[in-house]
Amino acid sequence: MLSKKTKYGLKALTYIARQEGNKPVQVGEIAKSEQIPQKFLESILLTLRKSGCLGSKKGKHGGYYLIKKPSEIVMADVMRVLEGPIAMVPCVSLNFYEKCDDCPDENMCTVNKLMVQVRDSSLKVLRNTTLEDLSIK
Amino acid sequence: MLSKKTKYGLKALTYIARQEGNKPVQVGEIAKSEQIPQKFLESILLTLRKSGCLGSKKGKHGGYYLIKKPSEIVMADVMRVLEGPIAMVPCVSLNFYEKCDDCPDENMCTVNKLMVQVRDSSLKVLRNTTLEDLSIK
DNA sequence: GTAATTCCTACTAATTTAATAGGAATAATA
DNA sequence: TATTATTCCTATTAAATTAGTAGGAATTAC
Repeated sequence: MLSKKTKYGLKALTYIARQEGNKPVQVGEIAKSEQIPQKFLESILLTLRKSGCLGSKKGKHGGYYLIKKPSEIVMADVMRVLEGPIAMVPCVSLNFYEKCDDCPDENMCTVNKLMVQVRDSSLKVLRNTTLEDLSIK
Repeated sequence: MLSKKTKYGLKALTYIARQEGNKPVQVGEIAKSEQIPQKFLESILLTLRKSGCLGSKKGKHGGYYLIKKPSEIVMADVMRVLEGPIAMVPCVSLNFYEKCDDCPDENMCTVNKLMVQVRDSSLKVLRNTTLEDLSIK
């Protein structure tokens, strides 16, 4: 299941992408419009900023804005920042690989074999979808 | 992330499918061989039996056995029994649909749009993979 | 200098997952 | 029939993760 964090993050990115110009959008505005707890959203946008998806401006009239074109913000990257690995098991993850405790031999593991395929199919979608695709109304 | 429950369940099914004949396989044997806590595995196999993937025999020399051919046990079904919905958001689930609390209009929701695609791509794999595919060494 | 905002850290609450405990019911077999 | 080995069932607990809150520091516009 997708965490609320990711869901809220995606909604917020879409909201920002839909704004005209590149003026900073305030957390409060997004929270209100998208029905997201404001403090929670604050922390999510902060994460996105640190990961390089968003820029921010502090102080009065501050807020968040995109620092890349929507067409350059790829869903696979956003998902990794918000949700973590795209693979369903760590032993299949490209960016967050970890060996399983059980499972003496990965290449013999049938769960591994299946999950590689699921990962690849999801990745295909997530790599081919950008924020632009989401924000077109 | 895949739960341990699902992971263990898939391993156990593979183990059973690889046995010769259709003799019942005991939980203890599977647990030992696959390094799964026995009591936990007991409850998992019980779930699989109730869902119609497995049959069981009680008492001495009892155990679990397949009641369908491995080629007829489809991963999409197994995953739904063990892991629940394949979709990452309930509002996109075919078998476990639920409306989102936030989100006034589903058709306008960008998260929904994206997750439909992810679901479809995963489902394609899971519907085309059977226990037979997993259990071939 | 005041008001409005992001930024940061720490904490708490709620939910889900993983596992354990204990024993009832059932079946084989000596 | 007694014993042993197994599945079956319910309840409980422990651990981990997710979701959200609290409070205030830092920064900026006006």
